[in-house]
Amino acid sequence: MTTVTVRTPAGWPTTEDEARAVQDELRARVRAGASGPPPGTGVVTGVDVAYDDERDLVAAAAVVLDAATLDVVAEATAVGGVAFPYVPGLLAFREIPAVRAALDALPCPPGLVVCDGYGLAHPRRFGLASHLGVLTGLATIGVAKNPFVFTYDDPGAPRGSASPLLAGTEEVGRALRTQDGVKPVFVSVGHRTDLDDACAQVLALTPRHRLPETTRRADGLCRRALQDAITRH
DNA sequence: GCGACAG
DNA sequence: ATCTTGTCGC
Repeated sequence: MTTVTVRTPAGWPTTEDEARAVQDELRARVRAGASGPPPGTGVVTGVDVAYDDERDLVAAAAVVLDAATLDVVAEATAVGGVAFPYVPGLLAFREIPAVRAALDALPCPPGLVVCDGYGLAHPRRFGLASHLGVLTGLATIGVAKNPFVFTYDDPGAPRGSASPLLAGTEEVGRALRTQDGVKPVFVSVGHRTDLDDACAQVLALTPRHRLPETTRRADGLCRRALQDAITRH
């Protein structure tokens, strides 16, 4: 498994105003429409990030799974300094440098990338998943554990039930029940996909847990990478 | 003006 | 995200 060091890109935004301006400019580059292989086909990659703000440390992981078997095909991690503080609506500026480094360190193409957080379901319609997709050209979707600033009606109890995630009357994503009677996850389009495909992909990744197997694997790996980095120093 | 707010 | 023990259940 490969581990690399994260470098914050030159020109990376420093202020909130600057970051919002970047979102407003890049937003137009999002491409809609399903583009990749059908759910359960090819490979799918989970990415996640863990932090130790006290030590100014960030660790990201990218885990590639066989979409049919959900077996791990490849993994990579990246460790470095924190690029941006957490500000609701600006999560991408905190997570993307580390996530990109981990993706770049993979020995194979990632296929569809599943992000922790939102894509088009965002105050300016340009969340983490969309931002990562535009910068890399990869197909991405966002899967969040909380509804953020949006509203929704509770979906039916059976796994597979869904209801619109709403910004006023606009459907920006979907509340999707991935396990019978368990709190839904919140799915939105990132880049080069559509909402129906994104939800179908998520259901294929959740045969037995609320969260996609991709995010579960990536979460575990980035936490281990962070602990390793702390222990080594 | 005040609070809420992905991770 | 992170701080944090045990506990109930498949």
